[in-house]
Amino acid sequence: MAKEKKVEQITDMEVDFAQWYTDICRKAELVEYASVKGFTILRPYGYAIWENMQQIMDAEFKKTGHENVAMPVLIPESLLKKEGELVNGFAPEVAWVTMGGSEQLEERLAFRPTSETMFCDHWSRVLHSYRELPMLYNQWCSVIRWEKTTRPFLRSREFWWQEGHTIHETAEEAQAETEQQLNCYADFFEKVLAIPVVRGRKTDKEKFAGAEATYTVECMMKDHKALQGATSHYFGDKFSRAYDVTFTGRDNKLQYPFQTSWGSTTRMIGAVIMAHGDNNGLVLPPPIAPIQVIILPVAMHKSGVLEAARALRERLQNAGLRVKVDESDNSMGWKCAQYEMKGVPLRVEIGPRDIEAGQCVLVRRSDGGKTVIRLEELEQAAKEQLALVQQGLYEKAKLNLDEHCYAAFSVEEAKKLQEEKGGFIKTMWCGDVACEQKMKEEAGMSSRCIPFKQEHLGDVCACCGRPAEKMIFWGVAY
RNA sequence: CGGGGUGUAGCGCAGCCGGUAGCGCGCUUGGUUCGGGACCAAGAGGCCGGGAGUUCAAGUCUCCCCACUCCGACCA
Repeated sequence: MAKEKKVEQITDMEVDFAQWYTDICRKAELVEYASVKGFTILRPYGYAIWENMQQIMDAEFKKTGHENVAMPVLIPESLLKKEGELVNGFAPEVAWVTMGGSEQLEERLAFRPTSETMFCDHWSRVLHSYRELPMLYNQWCSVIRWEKTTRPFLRSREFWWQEGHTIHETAEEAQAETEQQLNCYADFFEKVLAIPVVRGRKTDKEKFAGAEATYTVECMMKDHKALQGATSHYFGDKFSRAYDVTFTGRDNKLQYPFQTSWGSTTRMIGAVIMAHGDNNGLVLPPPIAPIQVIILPVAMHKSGVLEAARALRERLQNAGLRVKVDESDNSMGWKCAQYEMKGVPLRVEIGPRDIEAGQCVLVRRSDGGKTVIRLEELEQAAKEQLALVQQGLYEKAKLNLDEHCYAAFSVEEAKKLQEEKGGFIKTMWCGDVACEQKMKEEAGMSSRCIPFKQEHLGDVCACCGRPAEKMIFWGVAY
């Protein structure tokens, strides 16, 4: 296009998807790079999205009895090392503190990569009786993992998240908790972020280090790559035993509680960008949009226009929406492009002609759909349009997911499908890690999950030809 | 950690065979505009990613770092 873009230019996604993604992160003012490699600054607009996500999720967690806590950021090495599998899993990416002031520490301290160990240590001291169970904790914090390659939101050395940690009297209760929280995530993705997910179980190769079982919600991006949305883990009593967390049971015997953890991160912002964004920029689902409605006064120097715009703002704010009027003297076109870049779901235009006619114009970000409405019906119409945006985003994302799931019956076929079409490749799988390895080496795909919703595609493993009972999803993942 | 690319004003870039830094946009001020990326005028803004070296002289040449970025490997 010869049209010169005066708002920050972004690369078209068809030209270079990765560059398009990075452009949006920077130019929609979500993040900025910090001075240490792999660390990012969440700027006000990006942080506001995270705050909205937090508020919604936090309320859901509390509905099911979870309480927020704050754990220390540093973990003594000896404590971290008590559970072997977890240590081995995280060892390559732990950052350490070795000095306190000018003194060498007697024991080095790990920046938390995750807090299972801290929670267990704490519980080992405060838990006494079955009457105190379950303990349903959650914390909002950042963690540090020394990743080698980093990308905003998708993989950074520090990221913000919530980590839920719970202990229960019985294995059944803990398993139910794991499932409940996975469903909580799935609902959040589908109903709030408008991103359809595939729920399933991770293979042993892909599960959380130290977990007995890891469950996941997997989503698909516009480039047909997979993104792990959030995970929920069941630990059995493995950590309890490692950290000597005990309680006196109903039978007056000392017992180990059963544990879960579940987490979701600022990576979800990356998911939103790549699930809904387009060549004009970010597209935000209304529930998490910092600005849900942008009001643009047209010809605002003319008498009455600015007042009319402000009146609309007041009415929409009173109706519970997050609204802004752009009173800057940038041109109409500039403002339109600017708020499209920032993904504001709904635009309201009001000018002299509208005022005269007692109307205003509503424009959806998701599909550009314009509606002229009577001023009297503003609140209701705005909410309807926002609902249409939400619905439209979900439907488009669902179509993207549904149209990019392919069945394959051999590694070669899987590879070809991935190369030509991308997306989730589903096959039967025998359960052997060697077959996962083979798929990785030959087709470049990792297992995403064993979906709960199973299909019977055949009787033999696509990788080795041996009998197989499970269907598994493969994909190229972020 | 391997391979490629890029680092010059906030952003995008130019700067040839070495001679001491420029353009567009943005920003500031004033004015005119205003229904899809306006215009005029006057300004501000640079240790040319960092460090060594070669040279009378280094964005420019050499070496070493660093950062960003892409592709792998790795990564709950």
